[in-house]
Amino acid sequence: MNLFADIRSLVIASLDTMVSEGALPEGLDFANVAVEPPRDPAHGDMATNAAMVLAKPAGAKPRDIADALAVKLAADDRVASADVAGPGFLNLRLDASVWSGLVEAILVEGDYGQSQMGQGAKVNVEYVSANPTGPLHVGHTRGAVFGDALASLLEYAGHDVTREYYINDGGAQVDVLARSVYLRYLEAHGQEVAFEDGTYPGDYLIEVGEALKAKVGDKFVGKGEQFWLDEVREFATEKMMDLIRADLAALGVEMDVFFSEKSLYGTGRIEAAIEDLEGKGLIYKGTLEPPKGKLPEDWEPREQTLFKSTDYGDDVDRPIMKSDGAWTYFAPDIAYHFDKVSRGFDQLIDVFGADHGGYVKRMKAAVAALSGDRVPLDIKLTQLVKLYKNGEPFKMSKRAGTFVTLRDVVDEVGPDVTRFIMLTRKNDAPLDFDFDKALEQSKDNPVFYVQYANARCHSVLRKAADLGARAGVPLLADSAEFAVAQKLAEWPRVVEIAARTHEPHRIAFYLYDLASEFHTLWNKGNDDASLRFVQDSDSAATEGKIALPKAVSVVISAGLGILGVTPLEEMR
RNA sequence: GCACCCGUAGCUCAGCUGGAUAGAGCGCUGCCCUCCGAAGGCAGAGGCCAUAGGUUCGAAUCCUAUCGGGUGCGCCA
Repeated sequence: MNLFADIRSLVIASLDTMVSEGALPEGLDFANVAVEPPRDPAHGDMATNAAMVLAKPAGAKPRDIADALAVKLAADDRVASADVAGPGFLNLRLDASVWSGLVEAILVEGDYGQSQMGQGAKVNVEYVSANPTGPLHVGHTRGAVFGDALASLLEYAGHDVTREYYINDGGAQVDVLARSVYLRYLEAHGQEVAFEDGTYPGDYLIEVGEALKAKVGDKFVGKGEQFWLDEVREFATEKMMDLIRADLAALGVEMDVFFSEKSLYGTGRIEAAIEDLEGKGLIYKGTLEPPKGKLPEDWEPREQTLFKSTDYGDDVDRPIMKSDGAWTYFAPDIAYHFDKVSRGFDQLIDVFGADHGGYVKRMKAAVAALSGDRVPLDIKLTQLVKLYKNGEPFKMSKRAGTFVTLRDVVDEVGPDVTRFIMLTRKNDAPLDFDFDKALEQSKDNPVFYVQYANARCHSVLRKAADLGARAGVPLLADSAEFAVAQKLAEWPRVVEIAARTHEPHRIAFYLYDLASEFHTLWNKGNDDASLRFVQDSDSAATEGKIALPKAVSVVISAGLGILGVTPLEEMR
């Protein structure tokens, strides 16, 4: 059931009738005809802009079209009234039976809000993709939550989604990791070591050094790098990925694919991707202009192998090979995306931190070139998270020393609260995360507010069950009850808009709005006992009234499920 | 210098493929409640949607320019 879609179909059918009767000319495009919730509830239940959109192409006045359309619509059983307003809006008020029918459908269908709009399209969502050099920090946490919620949202909207993590295990930073672990290894053998610049000093490597000692004994002690680098790097990278997997698990994130950058080297896969571009005439040798303004200190012009990304909207062409003949980081990135395209995805989504905003254009250019403009790539950037505790900025971590980790956050407030709060801002807006507020049991805390609404629904249902009452044919009478039903009607719309725009935060905001309408109704029950869901002396009335909270709970549970948050049935 | 993101109430932020009188929370003001259907309720004040142009029946939303904030800018991933 999708009430807005149903009424839109009714509007379109009525317009078709008007065309066949000669009231409107043939060949009109109805694509822009929308049926939406009105801004002001006093305007009715739904509004359509049909008359205004069609006035010009039909060569008629908006109000004339609206008047004629209103007559058609009013003839439908579901429409109680249709009034023309403003510049040509048509405000519809729906029959009470429509609303009880909606609530009933929510209870019967079981998958209310799920959409087929994706039509099974294969979508790859790549997120987190942190370097395997240490535990995940707060920034990764936001990316992880965002990417995971987006993936679930797209699934809910009918896409076939793959969740993927790109392991940057091919570059220089894993050598640094290996050297850092080696120092901890020496420490485990009782040596004094100094952590120079460019090594990772975090405590989390102590146990890795010890584990290395347990595995290889003292065979690397006192040996040169050439003896141990490869083995230590592989050992350390695996340990770090174990750590990261555990971090993700603590947050409830489960990837389908972990893709290793290293697997691209020495296997001809980078070369194959570059050859593909070369075949399209997009690879050449050339010298880039120095960037304007601040000149890098050691700038000197050099000839490099370049990808002609400017053909696809980038600002300058990008180097894929360093002057010493090694690939730049961009080359394996191209190969990785080539692989994704080759795996047959219809759509790619990358989730990056905002500090990687500079790579968006070149990555899009690469994917456009590699896929022959077939596969769209959307890149979502997540902004910074600022942590607060007791009103003070919160910066230091127990574990890592220099940065706050995902574990610090999850230990403090739990995975559910972490996930919800991370989605209370649009992805490209900075986020303030206050530990105290996140755990507060008050209206100021959106997580609590939504969970509390769900708990209240379940409380009512438990109470009714004790009295032997089960949800029956929905009984709606009060304006606050209709307001809740109207909000429920928006759910499939919200899902589709959020999925189309790749913006899961819309789900969180919607749930807050729905909870708000429900709390309003509940509070009204404090003053007016006839609005309470459980009517002690009247089980028939109870059965009619508890349908609404049950439906609310269905939608809140579905919404929280998309966000990866466990719905609570009671507050403790 | 260039590119990208952002600029909406005192503060933090929503705002649907362009729609009607621009919303929420906090804070502020006033009234009510102290009932476990508890972890407050109701109402009110507060906005030139950064600025200036443009597109059109209609712009916070699209385009251009300017101002302000953030991020990034060859041999680091």
